[in-house]
Amino acid sequence: MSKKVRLRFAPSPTGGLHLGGVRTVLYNYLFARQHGGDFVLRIEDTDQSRYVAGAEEYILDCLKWCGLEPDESPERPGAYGPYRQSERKAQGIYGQYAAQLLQQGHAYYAFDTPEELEEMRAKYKTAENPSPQYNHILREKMKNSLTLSPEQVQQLLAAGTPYVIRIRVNPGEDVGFTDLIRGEVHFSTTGIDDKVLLKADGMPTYHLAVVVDDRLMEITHAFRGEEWLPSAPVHILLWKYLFGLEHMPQWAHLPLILKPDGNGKLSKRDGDRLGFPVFAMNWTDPASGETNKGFREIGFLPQAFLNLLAVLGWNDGSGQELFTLGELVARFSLERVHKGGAKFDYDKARWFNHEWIKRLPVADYKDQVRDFFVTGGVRAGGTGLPGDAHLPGDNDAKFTKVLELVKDRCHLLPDFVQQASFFFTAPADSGIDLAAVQPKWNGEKQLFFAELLRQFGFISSWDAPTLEKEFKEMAAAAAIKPGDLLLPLRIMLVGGKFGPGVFDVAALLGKEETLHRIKHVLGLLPPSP
RNA sequence: GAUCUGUUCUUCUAAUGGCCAGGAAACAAGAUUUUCAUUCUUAUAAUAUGGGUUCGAUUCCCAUACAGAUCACCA
Repeated sequence: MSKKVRLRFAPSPTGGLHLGGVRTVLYNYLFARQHGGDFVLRIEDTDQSRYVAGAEEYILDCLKWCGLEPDESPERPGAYGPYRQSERKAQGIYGQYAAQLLQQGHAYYAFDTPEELEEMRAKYKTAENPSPQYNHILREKMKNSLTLSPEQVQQLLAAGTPYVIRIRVNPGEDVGFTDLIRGEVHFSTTGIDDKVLLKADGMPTYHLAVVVDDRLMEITHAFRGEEWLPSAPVHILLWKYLFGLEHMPQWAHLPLILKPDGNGKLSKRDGDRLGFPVFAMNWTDPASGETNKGFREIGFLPQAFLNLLAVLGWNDGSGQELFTLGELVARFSLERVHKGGAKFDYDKARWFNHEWIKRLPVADYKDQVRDFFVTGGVRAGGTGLPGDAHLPGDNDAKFTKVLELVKDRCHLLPDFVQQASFFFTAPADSGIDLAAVQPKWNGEKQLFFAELLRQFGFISSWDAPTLEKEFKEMAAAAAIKPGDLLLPLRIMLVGGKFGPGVFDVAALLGKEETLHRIKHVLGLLPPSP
């Protein structure tokens, strides 16, 4: 019988959820879904000094936006609760395991104060060893239950002296495990220090908590970032002492997402510096008030966001780059996840979004686009008449048609505002590129447009082909090349040298508005001599 | 400094011993669009270095170089 596959994402609620975090969630989610398993969210809030209000809700919202909702979470408890480590601690879950370790001799009390620890590090710091560890050698010189007599220890304990519990690592042993991505990885215990397991406030550190909770929650596979690889041996040791290696989840250490320029891990600072988001959604630090932009707010589609993250360090070998979540669930495999880190490429990220804007029906994202119109200050909608105060989305059919017409030219959602706002509000006089027509403007053209106004007034079936046909016939009659007239017409209707075909624009604008705009710009152009 | 992990075009990557090392992004050129964007076509561009093993190495082994992660009572 094989155990049910269970994976967890275990963030600490200390700030925004960045790219690497979302990718870790994604891979967890994909693997869980692929194997018909469970995906659980566990909040690792054991450090009360770093607790940030709102961070947990934020993480939940991010997962919701991405469509990666957990089967079990603090909000949706399953059979393995509670799902916040602070609450688990309150239930006394971790203390008993620390006690077990103590009893087995795999852990000990340490009474050193933070000052004493600092002193020790300063004292033993050398050029070859810039960060001395509390290990099998140095612990002999410290104040702990290994160096103190049992009576002294009892006395300190009885006196309520603050203490931590440290793991006792014996040197000279080999600790190894099979990483699902990297294969066999080995460490010598000689290089491992006596990590703190239980802090002075009674809270477990990550090392103890992750092992205990993965066991209690029956986690079968644990994926996390590569930065955790160096602490893996401590976790292996804990598994061995506490529960037995045969119950340990299978580990996979995911490659890092690197900054595009230079080297190193991508950080939120890089986003500010290089002008792209690193968080899934806007994150405002409650303490500093500082806001970091999110992919959602900058106009990414969740489908594109997930897609680009999925292929940052993984591919299915077929050359396919565009994947739906469903396809990812079907095709994902850890064997094809890279070992090396990948530099984040924002241009490519934008390309992914462009592809998704094109391939998805407008109905899937028009509400989000509508929000960008509102924040962009484009409020006239409905009929497209100036002064009409409806929001763009109020006339749904027209709005959808407009978006359909311009979606190929949009990389980010706000591009729609730039590309299509003239459909809903006439360009301001200052926004009309008269300079583009003035040099070649003359009396002939003036007359042509005056006539156009008259003729167009008679058209009963106001659609693009009819308008184009009529326009060309008139141009021929006036003996002017259509090309010389198209640009002025575009400027009159659009305001600038951009946008879809002019007749499509005119058709969507409607007769009244089209004629109104032509008349208006005609009045701005210098009268013919 | 120590321990661990990596290294194919500028970037993301394919090819695990055998065709001119393929694709995508970016960039450039051309075509299309009587606008802009899109789209299409074309071009440029890589196996870190040195040794092995082999008939043959991007691929396997060793060394070197370079890069990254970690070294808290943070996760």
